[in-house]
Amino acid sequence: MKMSEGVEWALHTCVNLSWTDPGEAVPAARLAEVFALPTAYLAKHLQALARAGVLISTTGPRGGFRLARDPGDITLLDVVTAIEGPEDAFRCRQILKDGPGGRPDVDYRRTCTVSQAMRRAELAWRAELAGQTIADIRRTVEQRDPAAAPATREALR
Amino acid sequence: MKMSEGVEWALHTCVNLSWTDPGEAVPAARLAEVFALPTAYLAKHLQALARAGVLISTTGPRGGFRLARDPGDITLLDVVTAIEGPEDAFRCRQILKDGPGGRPDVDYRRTCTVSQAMRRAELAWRAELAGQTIADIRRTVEQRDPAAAPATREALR
DNA sequence: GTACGGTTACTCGGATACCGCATGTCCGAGTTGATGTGG
DNA sequence: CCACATCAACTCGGACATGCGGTATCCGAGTAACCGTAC
Repeated sequence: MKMSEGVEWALHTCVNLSWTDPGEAVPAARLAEVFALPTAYLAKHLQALARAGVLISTTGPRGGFRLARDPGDITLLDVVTAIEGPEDAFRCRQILKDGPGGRPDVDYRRTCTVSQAMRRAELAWRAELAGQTIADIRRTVEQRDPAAAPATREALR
Repeated sequence: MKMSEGVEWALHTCVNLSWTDPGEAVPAARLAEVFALPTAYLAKHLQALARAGVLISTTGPRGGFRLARDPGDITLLDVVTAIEGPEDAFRCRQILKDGPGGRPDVDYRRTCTVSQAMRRAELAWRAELAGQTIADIRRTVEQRDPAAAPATREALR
């Protein structure tokens, strides 16, 4: 079970975008340059964020990506879901259907005890992610390293 | 982010083993037969469980797998970790090292705010998994479907 | 000075290769139980 | 009847193929800014 590397890129990039002028878009190439990431591949993930409504993309000169809404309204879960997709990590294949006493007409994704236990764990994970926003991350970073915000803003100029 | 299908197999198989005579080992072929699973591939996962100390394997006639300890002492986290490995799903690549003001001598896996937030979510997930045991699953199943235990015991005879 | 049309450069977007890991399978090593024999 | 050596069958264990999704890249479509020209 490995989460896509793009999640890390996306989260850091969203924090970086929260430090820029909200009206101004930043090209993917500039955003990738900050962390020395492969431009095209980062762009692919940013496109996913745009499809999910987290970012807004603009083409042409002075175009690029910008946050679609206030950083306080973008949760970590929003970003993770945009990159990883909405499906759970644990996917019940309903093997109980082939087990002793298994019924073909029962949806074991809902009734199977194992499936429920795994789902409960994932809900706890999602709840933790939904409880923090990009603004929270930004605030913590600013408290720990006051130089981060200006330095990033400069790098994205 | 997709969890190995083997986790589902392993969890159900552990519950099934908890219904058998603790002293008796069950061959992988028999365990696979219950859910119509590919024998060799299930065996591969059971070997991982044995390496992790969840199961005990015995070779030769009358051999097979059996639980290494009381079902109440086997948490879901034990099983998941045995199959998926000990690493977190989110793995901090420390891209901050290449960012503005990044220092090569800092371990960003510990200090990066994004990494910490993701880690906090995974800890919540692990805590939920560690809070439930194979015995808990078994008890719930027995309450919901009293016929399950005898039927499985018969299938593993 | 201003409005406007053409041009240019810039950016995203999706289509296209590549690679590593999960999936799936197979045969050999080791062990246990059974069996037959001799005492 | 019992002990023991041999045999045979059974089981795990790791080594060997295969497919799919994450990784990485590229080129084309579309757009906005710029510039020159005409009024």
